[in-house]
Amino acid sequence: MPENCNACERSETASEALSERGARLTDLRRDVLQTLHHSPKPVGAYELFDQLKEAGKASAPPAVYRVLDFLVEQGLAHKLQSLSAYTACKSTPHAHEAFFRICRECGQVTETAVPASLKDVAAQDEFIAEHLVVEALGLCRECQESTL
Amino acid sequence: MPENCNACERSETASEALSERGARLTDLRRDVLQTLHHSPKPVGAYELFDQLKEAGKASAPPAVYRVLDFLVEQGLAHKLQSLSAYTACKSTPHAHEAFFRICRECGQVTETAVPASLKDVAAQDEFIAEHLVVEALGLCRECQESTL
DNA sequence: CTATCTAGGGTTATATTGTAACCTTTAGGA
DNA sequence: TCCTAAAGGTTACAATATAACCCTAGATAG
Ligand SMILES: [Zn+2]
Ligand SMILES: [Zn+2]
Ligand SMILES: [Zn+2]
Ligand SMILES: [Zn+2]
Repeated sequence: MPENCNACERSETASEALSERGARLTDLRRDVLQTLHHSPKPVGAYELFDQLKEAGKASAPPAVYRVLDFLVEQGLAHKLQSLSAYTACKSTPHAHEAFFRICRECGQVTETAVPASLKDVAAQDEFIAEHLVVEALGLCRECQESTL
Repeated sequence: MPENCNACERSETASEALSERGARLTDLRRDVLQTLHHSPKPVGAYELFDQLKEAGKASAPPAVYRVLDFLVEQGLAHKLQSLSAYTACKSTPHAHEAFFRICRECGQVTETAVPASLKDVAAQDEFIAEHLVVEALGLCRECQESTL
């Protein structure tokens, strides 16, 4: 791991937020979180499992899924439903919903806030929206150029 | 099947649209489409498969998945990513994106247009959004009352 | 009319994603 | 030190999805 690694710094920030809340960031959880932060694109649960197993850090799928559930609950990671894959949260770490734009070429994900107008529509007819899934699949600017 | 069944009418409207486009609505496709239209809530692929198999109308999962892919391509059905389940399109039949509100109690799904503001955000930084997944999970008004 | 082509679907096997259930370890507090 | 609860190990399996190949009926060309 490089010295001034942004991914590592983001992992650290996240873990500090955790301990303030009384939640524990164990070795396994830290490993998963750092892997997510270091990956340039979303990572599938089994992909993650294979890597961790290789490194002697995980035993079986349930362990990985438990960690992922934990990280998602804590707002440190997100699950991208359209990919069945996980990505580290790039914004202030707390449970939140976000709008994800996912490039089908390079896998890059950008995370932005869900527009208020969408929440408004969600709340029409007194519907209580407990969870929002908002994802756009497409091509990022860079990949449009390279696909010319 | 009742005489003046809305679900059947909607199925018919959909199939007419299909033939105008030169696509064929085979027996299997019609069966799947009608099942979706008659179900009050989204149906999983295997649930669908089991029903069709019981009725002697389907052989194996690939057949069902092929039909579902076709119906989704043609805009006659949608896949709800958060449920891994399928629902008949309730609006004018043509390929489109929609915002789905899904009740976790009764399973009811309401389909509305994706707000323009969301598309605007999707298109920022020259991102080309080819496909949108917009789903809200929560509680419909009726189910809020019955859960008091 | 016959040969060919193609879309749709049958069939088998397998890949991928996700969980249930139960047991063991370990870190912290009484 | 002993107890407890949270975390993780382990086994087995469920649920979702697809690859690859074959077969048939109906369209199309000659
Ligand atoms: Zn986030
Ligand atoms: Zn890209
Ligand atoms: Zn629709
Ligand atoms: Zn409801």
